Amino acid sequence: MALDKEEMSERVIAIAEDLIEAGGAENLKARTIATQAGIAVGSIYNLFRDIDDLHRAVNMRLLGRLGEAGAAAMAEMEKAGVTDTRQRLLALARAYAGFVAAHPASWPALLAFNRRQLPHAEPDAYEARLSALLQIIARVLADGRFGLDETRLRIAARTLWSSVHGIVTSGYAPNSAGRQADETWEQVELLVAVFIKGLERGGTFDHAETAPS
Amino acid sequence: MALDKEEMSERVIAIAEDLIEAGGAENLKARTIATQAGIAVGSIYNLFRDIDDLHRAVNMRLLGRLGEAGAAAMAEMEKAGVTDTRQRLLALARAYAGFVAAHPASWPALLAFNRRQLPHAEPDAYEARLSALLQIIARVLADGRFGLDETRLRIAARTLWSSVHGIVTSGYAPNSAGRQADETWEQVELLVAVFIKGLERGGTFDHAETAPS
DNA sequence: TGCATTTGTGAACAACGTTCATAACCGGAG
DNA sequence: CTCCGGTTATGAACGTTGTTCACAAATGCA
Repeated sequence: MALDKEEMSERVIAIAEDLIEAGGAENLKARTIATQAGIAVGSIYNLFRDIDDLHRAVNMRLLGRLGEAGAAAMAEMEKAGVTDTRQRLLALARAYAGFVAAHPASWPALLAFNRRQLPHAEPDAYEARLSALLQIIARVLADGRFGLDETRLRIAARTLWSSVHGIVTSGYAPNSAGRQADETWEQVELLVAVFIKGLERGGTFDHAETAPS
Repeated sequence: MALDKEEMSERVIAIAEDLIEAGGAENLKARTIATQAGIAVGSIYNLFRDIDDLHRAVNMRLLGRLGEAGAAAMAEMEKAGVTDTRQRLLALARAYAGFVAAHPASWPALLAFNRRQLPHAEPDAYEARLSALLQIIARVLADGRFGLDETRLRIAARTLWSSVHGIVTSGYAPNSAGRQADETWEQVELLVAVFIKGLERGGTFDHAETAPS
């Protein structure tokens, strides 16, 4: 046969990626995969434990590409000699926004998938790739010289990331159609601008008289 | 029979809510509902078009309660005579965070559900309830006197909401277990503080030399 | 009471993920 | 070349899912 086991796995992952991108996670059906890959249904289970395992493989590939996009954006900034914190953060945000826009179905599928897996809580290679992204942000913030110690730097990076994430995936989208992308970007610009100004002004975050319930 | 059609609908919705809360959206099975409600499987389809319709009804109830929580938080602030913008925004954020914490499974289910429905795009009564919340935020920002015109006020409100949303649902949670809630709240405090400081400083958002790809 | 309409019922259907007995295949030993 | 132990491929079969539909029961009105 022309195809190794490894090759067939990657081919199946590629097919799965297309299926998810075409119709969300619920479009990832064993029989469709088998037909498109030219194999039997049962053979899928020789390559992956179950369909969730295949979805996880697809998500790994997605996260890898997201990491590449972030690193590429930073490399481009460095090559161009851009040291301005605002522009660097906006470049990272633009990388993320572009990535989400390029994967309008598989990225939400990844988010939904991750939410389901909280109970079993394996160490997860997910987190490694994710915290790499957070460290990129933290490094940019450190270069901004806002006088943040390591702990607050980590918190600030997480805050910024989660905020951009919330804006880009845009929660609910009560929007008609086209100008959605524009307004999303306006929000990102506002967030980054306000974040930097806020960090510049107050030395750090000081008094915190309100507590969570 | 003791139960009206309306009453039975609400009872089914209540059962559905419990099922979703117990095991996510995928735990909402027709036969389980039928058994717990003491009716036949087919009868469910006399009350709701399909299971998605039932899930939508559950989500409506959820959104209603979220709106109530937000309004209650504002009313409490008003009764206490609190006019400080920071404290009012934190009260709203705390209401949202508390709501999410109180519905750890059904709220993610709502988010995932909404993402699936983008293609058919009905006018949706969702949006009405949502923009009510946004207007609460906008009103608080307006009282803060940052010199924002109506358009920028709307954008700022959406930015703030989406950011808090991103933080609270916390994207991915590479966290072990307990102090997660604490760190989430630290992030919310940082965001709100930095947001206000940023708005106070720069009159509005001015130059925007970077554009989306 | 009798009839028209609505509501309730559960067996039946298609589609799904997953399993498993069986067949095909493969690489070296004799 | 021939066999044979072990890996891989196969698709029929199983249990569960959402949904439908012919039929039974109930209900309301004249």
